[in-house]
Amino acid sequence: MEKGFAYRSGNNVFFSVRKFPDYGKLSGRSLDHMLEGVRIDVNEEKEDPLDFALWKESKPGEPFWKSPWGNGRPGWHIECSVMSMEYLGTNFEIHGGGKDLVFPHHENEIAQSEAASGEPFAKYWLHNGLIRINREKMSKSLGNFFTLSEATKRWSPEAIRLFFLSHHYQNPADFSEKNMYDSEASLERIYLTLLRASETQKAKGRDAKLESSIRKFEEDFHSSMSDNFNTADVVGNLFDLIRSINRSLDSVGRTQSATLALKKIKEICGVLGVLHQEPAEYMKQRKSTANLSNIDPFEIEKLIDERNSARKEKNWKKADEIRDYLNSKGIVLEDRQDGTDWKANIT
RNA sequence: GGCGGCGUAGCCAAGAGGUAAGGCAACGGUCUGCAAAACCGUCAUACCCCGGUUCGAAUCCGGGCGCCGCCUCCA
Repeated sequence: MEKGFAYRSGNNVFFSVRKFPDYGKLSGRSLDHMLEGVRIDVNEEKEDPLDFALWKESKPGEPFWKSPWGNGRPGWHIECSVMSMEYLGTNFEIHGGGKDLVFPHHENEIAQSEAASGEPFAKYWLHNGLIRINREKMSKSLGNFFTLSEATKRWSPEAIRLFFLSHHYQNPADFSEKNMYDSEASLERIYLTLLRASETQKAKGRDAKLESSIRKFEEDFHSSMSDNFNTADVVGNLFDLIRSINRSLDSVGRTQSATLALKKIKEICGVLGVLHQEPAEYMKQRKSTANLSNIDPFEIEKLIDERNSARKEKNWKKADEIRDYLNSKGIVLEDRQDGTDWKANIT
């Protein structure tokens, strides 16, 4: 109010958008354009219909705080300006939020903050696209609404993160059973490779090809992230590196380069908040959280032993019967040189 | 109705006037007793549609269509 950006009207305080020349700079709107489409009932107390409240008088029965303008509460954009200035200062690097908040919330936040401080508010604004479910928007009225905690019961939290990372944050992200299945499968493929690479106690020598792939991954990470946080690109590059690791493991064997790859992936993907688990831990967890209907791990191990005996006798019929049976229970077997392992199907 | 944004293969996604990156999936092959995993290979005469500019357009211009967000209060 002292600077003339705001005025008192009754027991309210409003921000005068006309006094702030940059108003509309974030959402790309001009005041005159906005007025054309305005269909709000003009609030008698406002000097201009586009002005917004900084302080509102409380209605009877509402919570309130005491103020020079009477009992009331802060306008609805105030809390964000106050919190960010308290903890980040009058100007800071990045402000995020959903696309739905661009106007008016963020626009008003900028106006009131910059008017008060005289400094630029946030340097960058990241507005994420909204979530869709099976190509429909997620909304309560459509009944396809669910919370994050419900989602984490259905899918692994890490797969959900990977799902979002494989999209550009600005675009809508389309949740679906198929897409989440793919995400879970991708995660497993990655961890399977990391597991191979982590079994490098006796790692010997190095693989120049793999090391150049590692360097490329790291360089690409920086350029992708510098390009408006293109995490989808990073995920693609990660799969390239995963292939390189497998190729190296297949042809050269266990090297210190594989150990290095593991370290780099952990470091870089740690920035993105994924792949923080030990590969062996991940596999163990997949088994323990798998939805094993009508079968327990003990029985699985028993059947695997039985099948391996049959295989030794070249009793392929019996061996295949056991495998088919386990398959019907959602168990997939993997025969390796050092024995047979199992994993649960992704459901 | 107004304003802002988006539309590239089943999915994610690069490209921003010079003849469609990459990843996932799918399919074929190698390996395997057979599988699984892994590896190798294939996979858009085509970029929502219709016009126009240009030697040349996914990229520029005009007009449509579709989708998303916001435009009352609350956060």
